[in-house]
Amino acid sequence: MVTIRDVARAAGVSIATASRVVNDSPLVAGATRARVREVAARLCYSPHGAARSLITSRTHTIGILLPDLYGEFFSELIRGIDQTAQRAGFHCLLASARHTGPLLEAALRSMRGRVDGLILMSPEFTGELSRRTLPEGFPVVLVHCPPSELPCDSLLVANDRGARAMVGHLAGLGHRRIAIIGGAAGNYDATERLRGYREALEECGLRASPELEAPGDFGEESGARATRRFLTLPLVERPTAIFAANDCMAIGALSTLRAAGLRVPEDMALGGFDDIPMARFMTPPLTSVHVDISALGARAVTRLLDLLQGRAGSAPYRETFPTTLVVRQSCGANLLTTPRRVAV
Amino acid sequence: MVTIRDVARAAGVSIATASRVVNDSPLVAGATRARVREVAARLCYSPHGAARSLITSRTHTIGILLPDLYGEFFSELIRGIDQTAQRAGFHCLLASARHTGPLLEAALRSMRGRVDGLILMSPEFTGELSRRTLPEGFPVVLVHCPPSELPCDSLLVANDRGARAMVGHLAGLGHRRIAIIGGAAGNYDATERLRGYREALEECGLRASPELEAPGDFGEESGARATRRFLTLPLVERPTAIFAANDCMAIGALSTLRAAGLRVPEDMALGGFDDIPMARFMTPPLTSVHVDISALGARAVTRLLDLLQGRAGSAPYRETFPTTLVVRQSCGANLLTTPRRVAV
DNA sequence: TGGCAAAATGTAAACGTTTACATTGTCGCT
DNA sequence: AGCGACAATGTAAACGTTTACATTTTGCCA
Repeated sequence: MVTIRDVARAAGVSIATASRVVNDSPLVAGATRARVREVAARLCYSPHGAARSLITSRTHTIGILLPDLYGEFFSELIRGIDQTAQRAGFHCLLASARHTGPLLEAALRSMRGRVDGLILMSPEFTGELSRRTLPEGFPVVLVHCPPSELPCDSLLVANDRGARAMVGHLAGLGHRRIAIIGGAAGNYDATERLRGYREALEECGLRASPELEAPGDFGEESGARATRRFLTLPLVERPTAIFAANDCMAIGALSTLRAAGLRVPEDMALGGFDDIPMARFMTPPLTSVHVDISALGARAVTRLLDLLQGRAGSAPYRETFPTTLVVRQSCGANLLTTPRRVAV
Repeated sequence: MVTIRDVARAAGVSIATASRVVNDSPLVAGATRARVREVAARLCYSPHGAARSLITSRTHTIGILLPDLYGEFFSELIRGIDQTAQRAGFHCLLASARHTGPLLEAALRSMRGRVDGLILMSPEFTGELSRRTLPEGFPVVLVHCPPSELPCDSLLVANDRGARAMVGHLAGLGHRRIAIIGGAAGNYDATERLRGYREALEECGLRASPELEAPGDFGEESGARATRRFLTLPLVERPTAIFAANDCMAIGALSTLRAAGLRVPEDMALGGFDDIPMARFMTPPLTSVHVDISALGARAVTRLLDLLQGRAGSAPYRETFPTTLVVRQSCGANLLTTPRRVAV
């Protein structure tokens, strides 16, 4: 492998000068610069990243720690992150896997000396863990994590407001018995969406009731199961609208409804959450709550870069990403018009 | 930041011994080891990645260079790669962006000293470029790239066989006029699929004809456009089945057919390629050619690791990933039975 | 021409590790 | 007691850079 020393020797200059040329330092004469450039090109020299990082303590790399890589959410997030990082001349170091306990700790540790900052998505990340694994004041942006006592920047999604928008919309269409298929127990998004649902019911003067709240786990099958349960209710207690806490469960619900011979939206209105790309291709197209995930990722990066360049306020920055209700046809509104977007 | 020198001092041993403990070397006494371990834990020491890489010339990182990050294909690929890499104790360094010409060169260069090997997906990667940017014999696995003269390992997808399976299947259902909506001109997958289509026609004793081959660009709208064109043909020349070179265009085709009042599959059979998750939720569910992308990614990693550990044959390894025809309902087969998978 | 500032270049330390080699200590054997 | 073998530990060089500081060269002016 050709090093800067080889370049220097071949160009008849000192290593320092060669380094200066490579780094576009202004304190080198034009002729020298040209010569070194030419030699470097001829020898196909490229600087050694690790060596550089070691001395400058800069890696130009952002670490991404995710609980998983499966599904639309993560791919969009990564896309937003990578695109923005790339533009700023940064690389992305990926570390997924269901990081929990000691694994999470090891994963965080392994980032030492490899990244300049971290975009982190893990509900298990605590202040204590941070103290143990990361250098004091290491730049971290939390994404889509339950708010905590951590003095970190944190980006959230307006789960509750999104849920409220959906339920409010359904109520506005005249529905009085609106059911919810909840997400995984203990899951942060799930509880927030459930909270939004209950708040919205109250605001609309509707009463929450246990038989209208079915548990789910964000999987398709759980949506189907919950729906079958709703259908066992006597007709007068049966919901006229179902709000699934994510689109996947809405898909399960739709299959079940269709299998039961019910028409959507005429016999049962349906709403989802996440607005995955598939939503608009369903039959009928699914009304859902949209979140611009890649923008969320992009924002995480710009925020991290601010932190890195020291142009961030000292107070931890919190931002809640807005959701948008995308009205299509599964809710029964505007059956014949084009989808509308309603800011929340 | 706490270094190994701090640990050594606090434990009253030399740096060498501390290093040995950290690296689980057997040549250190039990008592010493315990003491150093304890100190390291107390001081929250973690080794500095760059420093390590510099001396060992091992980064335990795999570089991934992709043309884009948008869509199912890439997210699945990354998932397969990351999962397998993670298991082997490797990280993934991501670099996407439409890398072309000097940008591609810069991207490759920037990997120097940061990764142990590269998984590369870029049709522009030539032997000459490799020589200019990468150290001689640097481990590279090409994924989903046109086969080239490069002495690199290369993983391909059986585009042509997949296309042949689809066309053969449609012909087997009795269709005599089978149209194709092609992919982007110059795109490798596109030409391979088109080739497979033509071969299959010939094998089935059907004649190819220009008006049954519509150009597309892998986008939804282009699928719609091509379909409209087919519908302008006089009835006796009009195709009875359409094979879209990817699912996205099949979606566009489906919308157009529905808008024109044609039933799928009764009036027009439809097939896609890629089997994106959405395919099974379409109405009717789309018959498509499935590729296990994450397995492709996983294989790229295992192959790269073989290369890294020197247990790879010297001859460049080539593998073509099989495709699977997933028969659902849009093709008109087994309208009432469950989807079948047919190995190709 | 001599002197001085500024420009160009060079020297060497530093970054945090690993590891070949040298040194010391321990034990068992004759 | 003396010696050798082996286990445990230490010393120091090396990895490929950047950069503070020192030195040399150049250009300009009196």
